[in-house]
Amino acid sequence: MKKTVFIFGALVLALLTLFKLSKYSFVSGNTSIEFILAAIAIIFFVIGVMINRKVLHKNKTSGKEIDHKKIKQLGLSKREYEVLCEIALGLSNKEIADKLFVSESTIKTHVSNILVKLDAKRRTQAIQIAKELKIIPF
Amino acid sequence: MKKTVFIFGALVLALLTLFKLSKYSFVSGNTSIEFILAAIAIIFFVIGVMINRKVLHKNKTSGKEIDHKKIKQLGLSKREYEVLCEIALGLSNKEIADKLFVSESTIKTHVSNILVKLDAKRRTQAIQIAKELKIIPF
DNA sequence: TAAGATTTCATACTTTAGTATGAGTAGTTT
DNA sequence: AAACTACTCATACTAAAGTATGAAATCTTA
Repeated sequence: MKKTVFIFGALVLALLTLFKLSKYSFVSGNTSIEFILAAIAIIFFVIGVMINRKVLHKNKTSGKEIDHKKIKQLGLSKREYEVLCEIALGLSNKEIADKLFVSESTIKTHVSNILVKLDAKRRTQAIQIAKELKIIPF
Repeated sequence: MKKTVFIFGALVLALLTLFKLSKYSFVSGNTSIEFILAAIAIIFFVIGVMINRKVLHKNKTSGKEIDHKKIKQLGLSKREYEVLCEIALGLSNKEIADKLFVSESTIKTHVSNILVKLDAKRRTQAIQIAKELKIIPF
């Protein structure tokens, strides 16, 4: 955000300078008017691109950001959320167990708790619900 | 695409007109130079916004549109693709069978074929792979 | 410190998922 | 017509997923 302020500030300054330059050149007649016009055109073109990127970037990230509040509301613990993410990656209970260095029965316990908290009957349904609730990155 | 051509064409024409106007006003001294500068600034600002929107719009839609070619490349049949979508919705084999008015064993056959064609070990992995291949809407 | 939550694990069980095999039907293409 | 593909179904089996219960260790919080 600080970067944005600096960049836009610099652009505004450059603009004002160009406006003053245009008047001086209008009086002196040295600098060509086309150069001033081109410079202003380029600067505002860049500003347009940047503003648009900022706006669309927010829409993009907001659609992908994780709703951490909802995770707590559901009562999902750290470990359970970890397991949920691995499920969404398509791993089996055994694979998750190996990845997190615990036994398969531990994962089964976590999965059962996850299904209850997400009100899902299967792990595939849990994935779908988690996506709708925006608590997993997809 | 046609709209884009028309809009950009109109913008270019407006620009050229402004450039000529700037020269006339330069001679006659009637129109203020600030007006010309402001007009060019606005026009290029709009152009910048529009171009950026076009570019980002392509990235956005391409990230959501289904790659029908890849479905054929994988050899997935109509029915298999239907089943794949239902799997992604979190339905069980029995639920899919009831929804499509066929027996559960039929669904099992389809699922097995899907897993082979997607090179997946489980249905959850099939969902993940299908998402990466952009053949299911998510 | 006591209460509560989290994480871990096991055992036994039921259910669902997935594989392998074979086979019948319908539609399409050669 | 014969070959091919897609869709259907069944049976029998193995593997994975999920449930229920109990229990122990750790960690946090009142």
